[in-house]
Amino acid sequence: MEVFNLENVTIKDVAKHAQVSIATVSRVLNDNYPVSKETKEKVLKAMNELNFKPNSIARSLKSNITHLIGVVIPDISNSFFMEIIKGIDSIVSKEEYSLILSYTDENFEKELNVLKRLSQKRVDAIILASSNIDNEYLDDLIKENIPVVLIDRKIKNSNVDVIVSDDFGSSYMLTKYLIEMGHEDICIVNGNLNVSTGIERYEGFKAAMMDYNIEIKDEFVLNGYYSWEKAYEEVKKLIVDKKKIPSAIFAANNRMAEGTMLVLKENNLKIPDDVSLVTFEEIENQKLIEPKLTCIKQNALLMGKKAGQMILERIKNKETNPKEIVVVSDLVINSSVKKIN
Amino acid sequence: MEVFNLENVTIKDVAKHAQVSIATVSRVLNDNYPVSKETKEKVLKAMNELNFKPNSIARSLKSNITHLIGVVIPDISNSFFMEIIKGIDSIVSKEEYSLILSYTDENFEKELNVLKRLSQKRVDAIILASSNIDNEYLDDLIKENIPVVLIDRKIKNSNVDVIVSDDFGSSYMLTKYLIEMGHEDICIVNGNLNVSTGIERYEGFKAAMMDYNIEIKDEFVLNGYYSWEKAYEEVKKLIVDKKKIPSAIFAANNRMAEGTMLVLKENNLKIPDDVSLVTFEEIENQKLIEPKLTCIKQNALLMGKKAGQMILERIKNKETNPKEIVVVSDLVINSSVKKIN
DNA sequence: GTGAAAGCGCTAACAT
DNA sequence: ATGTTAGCGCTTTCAC
Repeated sequence: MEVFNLENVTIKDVAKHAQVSIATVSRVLNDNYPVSKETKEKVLKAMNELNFKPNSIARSLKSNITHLIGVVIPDISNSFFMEIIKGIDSIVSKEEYSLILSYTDENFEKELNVLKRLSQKRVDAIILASSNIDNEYLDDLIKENIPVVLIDRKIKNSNVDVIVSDDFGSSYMLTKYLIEMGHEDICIVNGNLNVSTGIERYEGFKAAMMDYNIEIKDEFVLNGYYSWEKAYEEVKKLIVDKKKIPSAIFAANNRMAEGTMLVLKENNLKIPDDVSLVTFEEIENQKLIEPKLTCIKQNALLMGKKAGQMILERIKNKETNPKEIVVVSDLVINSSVKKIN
Repeated sequence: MEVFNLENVTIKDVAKHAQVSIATVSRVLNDNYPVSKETKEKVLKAMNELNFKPNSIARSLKSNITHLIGVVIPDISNSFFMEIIKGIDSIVSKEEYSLILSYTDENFEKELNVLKRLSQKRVDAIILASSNIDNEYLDDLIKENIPVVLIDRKIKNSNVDVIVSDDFGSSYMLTKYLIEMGHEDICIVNGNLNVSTGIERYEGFKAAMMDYNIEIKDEFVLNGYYSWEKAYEEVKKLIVDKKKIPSAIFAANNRMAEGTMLVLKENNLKIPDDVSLVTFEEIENQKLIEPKLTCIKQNALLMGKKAGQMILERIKNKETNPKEIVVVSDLVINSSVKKIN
C-alpha cells in the first residue's frame, strides 16, 4: 500500500498515479478541453485518492487572477462600513472572491501603505473609501491595471467607478429640517474635511443656512474628524469650557453623534428640551437610546451590493466608461428636535 | 527615448535595462547575497526608472509564503469580534501580513466553505472563531500544514493554539452576583450551544445556581443562538406570550442583551426595578444607555493581540507544543441589578 | 483525445 | 561578485 504525502499533492502526482500526462489532469481540472470519459474518471479517482487540491498560487501566476479583492475603509468599528462589507461580500463571495480587509483610521499615510501592499499582492480589484479627496496613488493603480471602485467617498479628478450617497442633498435636507423647526443657533460637528463626504455635508449645511439667511457662527463650526473622541472633546470645549449652548447640533456622522450625545448626557442637557440633535447616519443601538435621533439613514448594505456588482463587472470588462451611482438616503424623523415658537 | 510597459515590469526587464543578470536583480531585491555597490546602484536605478514592483505571486510560488492570514469569525456586526481583529492586525501588519476576513453568521456549513477557500488560497495561517465545537476539518488544515489559532471558541479534540476568556468562571461569577443580590427566578438567554463559549457560559450559570441550591426553571432557559433577533423573539415569547417575568435575566452575549433590552423597553419593564439584566460582554454604546448594564467585560483587543503574536510564532516555528492562553475578564458592576430583600 | 514542452516571475544552488 | 540554470505548480500551444 502506497503512502501519500498529503501535504503537497500536485497535478504531477495525480498524473503519475492516473497514468496520464499532466496536461490531461489540467484539462479535467478545468473542464475546458475534451477528455474522454474513461480518462476523466481515472483522473478524478486519482485526485480523490491523493486528496489533491489545486494550488491557486500557481494558477494565479499563469492567469494573473488572484480572486482577491482589497477593501479599504477608514473605520472598522463603524457599523456603517461593516454593512457595506456585508453588501460587498454577499455579491462577490458567490463568484469565489475573498476580501482582504484593511482599515486606515482616517490616516492617509496608512492608506497609501495599505494600497501599496494590496497592489503587490496583485489583488484583482480594490474597493476604497479614501481618507483623502486627493489621492494620486489612484493613478498608479490604474496604470497597474487594478480596477478601483470608490465607495462612500469620492476622489478629485479620478476616472473610476463611484458609489456614494447624496451627501450634499441629504445634509441640506437635514439642516432645512432643523431650520424649519425654528432653529438658528445651529452647531455643526464636521467630519474629516479632507474627505468628500465631510466637505459635502458641510456644504449642504452651509447652503441651507444661507438659503434661509441664517448666519453661521464661527464658534459653532466644530471639527470632529469623524472621530468619536475628537467630537466628544470639541463639543465639551464648546459647552463646558466656553459655556455656549447651541439650540441644535448637527453631527456629520454616527460616531460623532455618539460622542456629542455623551457630552450632553454628562452635563445633564436633555435632548431635545435643552439641545436638539440630528445626525448623519444612525447611531449604534439607536432603538435602545432615548431619545431616538432624527437622522439621515443611508442604505449601506445596498451601497455595498452595488459596489460588489460594479467591481465584478469591472474585473470582467475593464474598458467601459466609469459610472457614478448615487444611492438614496432617507430622512428619518424622530424625537430629538424641539419645535421652537 | 524608450517607452516602458509600466503594467508588468519583471526582474528580467530590470536585468536587461541594468545590463546585469536576473540573479543579480533578485539579490539586490532581497538583499540577501553580496552585491557590489556599483551594481547595486545600477539595479536600483533601473528598478526605479521602470517602476518595477516585485510580483508577490511568483514569490509565493517559490517560497510557499503568501503573507496572508485568514480570519474567520461568526459575526462581523459584533464589536467584540471587530476589536479582536484590531488586535490581530496591530501585530501582524507590522510583519507585512494582510488579513482575509470571512464571517460565517454562526453557520457551520458556511464556515467549512470559507475554510476550504482559505486553504486553497494557501494562506500562511488561519485564526478561527468556530461556530461548532466539533470541527473535523481542522485536522485537514493541520495535515496541509496550515497553522491554526483558535480564538474565543475552543474545539473538541483539537491540538492547536487557543486563546479564550474564562467563560465558565466569568459566567459563574456573574450568576453568583445575581444570586447574592437576592435573585432566584433567573432566566438565561443562552448562546449557541454548539459552541464552547455557549456551553461554558451555560455550565457556569448552572454550577452557580446549583451551588446555591436554586432550581433552574425550564421555561427560563432560552436559546438565543447569539443572535439579536432570536433573543428578541424568545424573550418576547416568554414575557409577552407566556407572561412570565423573571426577576433577572442573564444574556450570554452582548447582541442578545440588546435584543432582550428592547423587549423590556417595548413592554415598559424597567431595569432594574421590574427586571434585572446582566450581560456577558458589554453592549454597544453602553455609555448612552440607561441603565448601564452590569456585565462581564472581556479584553477583546488583548485577545486579538495575543492571537496575532501566537500566529506569527506558529508560522515561524510549527513544531512547538500548542498553548492555551486564557485572557482574564472583568466583572463590571453597574446599575442594572436590583437588590432584593 | 492526449502528450510534450514552454513559460508565468521569481529564488537559490551551482558554476565561474 | 556575478551569471547560468533548474524548478515552484499550473496552463496552454503545438504536435501527433
